[in-house]
Amino acid sequence: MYLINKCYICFMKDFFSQFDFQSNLLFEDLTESENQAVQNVMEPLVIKKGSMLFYEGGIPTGIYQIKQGKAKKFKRGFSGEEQIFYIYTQEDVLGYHALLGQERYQDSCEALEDLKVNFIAKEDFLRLLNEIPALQQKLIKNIGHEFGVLANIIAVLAQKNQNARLALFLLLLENRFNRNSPIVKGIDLTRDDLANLIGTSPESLGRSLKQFKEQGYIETDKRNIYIKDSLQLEQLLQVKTD
Amino acid sequence: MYLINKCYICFMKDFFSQFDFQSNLLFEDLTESENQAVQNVMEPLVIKKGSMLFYEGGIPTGIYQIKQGKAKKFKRGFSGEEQIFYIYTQEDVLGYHALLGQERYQDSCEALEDLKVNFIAKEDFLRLLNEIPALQQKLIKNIGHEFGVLANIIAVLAQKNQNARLALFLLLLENRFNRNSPIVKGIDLTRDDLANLIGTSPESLGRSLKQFKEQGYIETDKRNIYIKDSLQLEQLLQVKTD
DNA sequence: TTAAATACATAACATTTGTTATATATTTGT
DNA sequence: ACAAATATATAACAAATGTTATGTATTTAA
Repeated sequence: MYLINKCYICFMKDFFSQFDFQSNLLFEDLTESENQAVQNVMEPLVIKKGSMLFYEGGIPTGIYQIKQGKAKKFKRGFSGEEQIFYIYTQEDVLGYHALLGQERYQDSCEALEDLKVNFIAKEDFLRLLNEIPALQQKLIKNIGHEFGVLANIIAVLAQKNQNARLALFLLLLENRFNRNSPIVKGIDLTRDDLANLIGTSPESLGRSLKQFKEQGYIETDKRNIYIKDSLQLEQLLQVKTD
Repeated sequence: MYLINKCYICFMKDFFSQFDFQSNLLFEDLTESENQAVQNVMEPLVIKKGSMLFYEGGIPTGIYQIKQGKAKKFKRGFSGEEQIFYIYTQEDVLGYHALLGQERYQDSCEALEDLKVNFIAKEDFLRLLNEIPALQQKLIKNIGHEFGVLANIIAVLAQKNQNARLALFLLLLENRFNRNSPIVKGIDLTRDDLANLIGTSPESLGRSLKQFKEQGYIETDKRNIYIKDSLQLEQLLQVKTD
């Protein structure tokens, strides 16, 4: 890799952030009273696996912060096939784009497992934005950052071959899923969802996973994927073409 | 296609807008006096082919509206290769993301030919946003729309094969380049840029172009590409996989 | 708990795309 | 206008990915 010396970890952290919406940091840096104001309008909800948090074309009612579980954000192409472009997890905040722009949702979001979320109703959230200018500023900043993330994903899909894409997303997802937890959880997505995310078919994904297992890069248990040699996976990212 | 009857044109217009930033409409719907305020702070500039309007990581100084010529917006992947994700043309406004979020540029923009632009300095533009709330609202709305465009591009790159991607981008670009002009101009990009945009190599792009010519879908003159049978190209979009 | 449904693994073959190489055309700078 | 540099076209072969098919494992619902 580029920097194998002292700041390798910093480098990877910075690297991951290029592909991470970082919407889990949205409510950080608030004062005690601001934070209290946010907490006050949060309504805990449970959302069943397979339910939609929101639909493309739907009218926004509020925003969500995930407290437990995972959700996929996707859009349907013009031929109707679903394309996942982000997997949200614990602490991530979502649904604010449409709200800020006072428009309809541009995409859909579905619970991948039973979800615990905190919901903030539209009016409450808009009021918070008025009361806490720093929050509004941070939100707009983050949308800019997310824009860059999507552009980076475009570059990866257009330029990298399947093994490189898989290696990248495995590293990203493990990093994201284990953000706040010391115990390594593994990557637990259906093969269909993972294939959809990296832009290939489940059969072809299976072929790549098999190669990775044979090389000792990963291990699997049921559908769970555990990274065993992240350095080798990172090497794969250097592969040039598609 | 889906709707071959009376609203086919409306359908295609709507279809194209899913892939178009529509930043040419940003200064529409202003009152006479608002428009005058905008015109007053615009400074006409000429930018040479190959020059950068801005750089990834650079500090924003203002925004641009292109009055003549084309520019490419791109980002470098982590291995350094350029990935074009948008081609701007006449009337398009660009450079406002970083400004609004008070952050650095997330991407780079380069003139593809000699450009005539109108420049609005940062302070002037921020003042305009304050004076014209409708403009600020429209801007935020448009960023939301652009977000959806990038997601759609991701879906295309991940799901469509090369011929379908080429067909789509040819249709999009012709539509965009001939937006305000009755005379058909053809698509005039280097093979490298076009290949980069659709996510393939120039050699492979050449193969697809040859096929399209043999089928009578397009004609070429020098590097210029003219669409001859847009219906057949639209058929290609229906092709499922990559 | 069991049967049905769904998800997963794998292989063989077809197709698409990448790569390398060479020749021709076009543009640029003097 | 000319030479040099750059861009384009094309072909043959290699590699990657899509597709179809079949069997096994796992999950779900009764």
